[in-house]
Amino acid sequence: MDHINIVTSGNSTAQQVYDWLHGRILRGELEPGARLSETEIAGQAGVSRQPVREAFIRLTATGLTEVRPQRGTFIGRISINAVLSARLIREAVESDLIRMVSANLDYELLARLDRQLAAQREASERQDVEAFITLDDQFHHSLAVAAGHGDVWDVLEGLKSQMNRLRHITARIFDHQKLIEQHGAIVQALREGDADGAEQAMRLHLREVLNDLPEIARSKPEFFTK
Amino acid sequence: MDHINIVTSGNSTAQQVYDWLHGRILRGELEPGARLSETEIAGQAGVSRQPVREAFIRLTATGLTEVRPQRGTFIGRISINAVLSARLIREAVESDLIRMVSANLDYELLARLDRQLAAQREASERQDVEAFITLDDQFHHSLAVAAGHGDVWDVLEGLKSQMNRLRHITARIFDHQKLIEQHGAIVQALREGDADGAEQAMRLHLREVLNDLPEIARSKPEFFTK
DNA sequence: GACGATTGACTGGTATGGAAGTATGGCATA
DNA sequence: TATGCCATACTTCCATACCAGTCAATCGTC
Repeated sequence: MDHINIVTSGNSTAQQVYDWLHGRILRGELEPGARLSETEIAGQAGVSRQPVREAFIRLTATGLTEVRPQRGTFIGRISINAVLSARLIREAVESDLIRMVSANLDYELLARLDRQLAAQREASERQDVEAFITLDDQFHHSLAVAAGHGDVWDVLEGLKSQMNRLRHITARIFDHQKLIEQHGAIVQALREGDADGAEQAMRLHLREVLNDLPEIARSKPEFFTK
Repeated sequence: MDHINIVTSGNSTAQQVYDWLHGRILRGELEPGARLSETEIAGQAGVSRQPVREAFIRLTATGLTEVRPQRGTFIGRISINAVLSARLIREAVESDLIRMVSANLDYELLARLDRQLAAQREASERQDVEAFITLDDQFHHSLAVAAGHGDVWDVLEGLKSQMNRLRHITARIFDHQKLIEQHGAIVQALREGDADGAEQAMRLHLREVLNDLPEIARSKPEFFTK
């Protein structure tokens, strides 16, 4: 969606502008380094500069934009360090969570995970990147909930935002087939009651997820910052 | 510091107001549930509502305040779930980090950690809560840096903000002696090259750090939210 | 005295204007 | 032709005014 339609009931104007810009940034429609201005966005949205300014302040607070006085507001470049830190944190946390899942295995969960894997395969076959990203997140969320720590997923999801931008910007590079196989290996280890195996499969999965990062950074250096 | 002095050079007015309010919230001077208004803070700071509004938007983006239209801006209650999630994430991540430290032990680090422990004892003896919190954070930061992942500490520090509010609000309850002993056990396991022991000591430390949370929540229920 | 309606004060949200700083283009001069 | 200066347009930041909604106090009626 590259246009915005402001409605005067429900969410505030500033919230609507934030949601619009936030979605466009995460989907890679507003590329890292691109320049916006309050006046320009206000014109597009048919509102005053004020709520646009407020949306910018919020986006800046989450690291997605950078305001340079007198110059403009720039879409934040993807921080390689932030992506790497998020990966390391996810590996540590999700390997603890998978051990908790294994210790209290619910067979209905296995059936649900199998259904999710099937949906992932289908999304991959029709090359629906958006759906695949959503299903991937859903898989990990299900595991966090099964571990009794659904709230932790909210935190991890926040950390993933730069990673999700990366995936949208470079949609073709990620090997969805391999990700699905790795998800499958995690589920299989759970099925066999192999807690160590499940942890190792999760660690492998989250370690490999960034194998292509150096290549990506080389192909689009202007999108990245340390 | 309960007053603010706005200077017209250097940081923007909105930034100064944000820093002032942010510090007061973290130190517990503005208690959870307390009500502020743009008009009131603008009056105190001698500026228009506009930069105050901007500071509120930023504070709200970080979860420290909540804006209720027509009603006021309220200092956020401490989310028990957020504190618990942060603890779980810290345990997972810092146990991975301590294994990395142990695998590449630098003896100069041990000397530095010993010095930090001595400083913690001293701060505890003179009951300097502020200094103790700073030194506690420094200890953990040193370990993250030693593991080669100083950036990860920045993320963990962000997660700790609710925990740090808790510590300021309930300064007397945390047993600093026990925390220092636990830090000491971590350093000793490192000295002995015992990676498993270091991980277990770190897990125990980060697991016990919230033992008093139920009691605290009972004694001041109005400060907390789920 | 109790209840409901009205009024005024207060709140956040938005629009508009002015100030200060930055960047670019045009014109004059060497 | 190249360089420097000036004017203009653009930017964000802050101040002020207006609007709609909320709440508490007061007044009128039963």
